[in-house]
Amino acid sequence: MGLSSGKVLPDSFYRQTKVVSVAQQLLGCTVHTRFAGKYSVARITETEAYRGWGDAACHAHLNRRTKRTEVMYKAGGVAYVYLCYGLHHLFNIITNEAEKADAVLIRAGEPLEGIPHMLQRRGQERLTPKLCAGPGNFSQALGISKTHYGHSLQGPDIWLEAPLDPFSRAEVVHTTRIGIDYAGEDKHLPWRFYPKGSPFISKK
DNA sequence: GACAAGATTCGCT
DNA sequence: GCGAATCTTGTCG
Repeated sequence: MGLSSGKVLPDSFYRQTKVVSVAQQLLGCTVHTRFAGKYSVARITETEAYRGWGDAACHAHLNRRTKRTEVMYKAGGVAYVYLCYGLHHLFNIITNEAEKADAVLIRAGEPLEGIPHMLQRRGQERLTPKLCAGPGNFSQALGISKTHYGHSLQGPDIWLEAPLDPFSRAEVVHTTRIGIDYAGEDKHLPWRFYPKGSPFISKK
């Protein structure tokens, strides 16, 4: 299984009821993908929390239920991937119990393994901190796309593992989420998290 | 069936 | 800093 020997995060981890806490705990965890014989790993360096209840930025706020958001109402531990601006696949992790439409958006990561595959999928030649920085770039580098909508995070194609060296709480920056001006007052919620000083970040 | 808008990114000014 | 690229989804008729 390569360098990372962390434990696969169990469904019970994702089913915790506080999505904002889960978003912070996910920092430092590794995302693993394996398809078409290509194995890739990235360490999560930036997350945002979206809550189904009381958060106007969430696609499923006010119990909005559509074909796209249906998967958000499943019990935690599945992937929610959707297409944004017609070209970017954004990777989210569903949390909480069934009928609680909470999710964590993975916004950036640090490439660890399968870097040649990531470079190829991103159409780049050299490794830079930008390879997995930004939700669209992160998904593209790991090969995650809409075809993974609703997939379990227990594998076999996508799974997460606990960090061997978690970021300490004091090093984590809390700030506002990006690209959600439509959310009114809720756009001010400090639900975006990243380790202080990390170069693998979408924006400061 | 038509239409507006979006949890973004990249290149150009 | 600004705007185009690009297409699925949700909403309305």
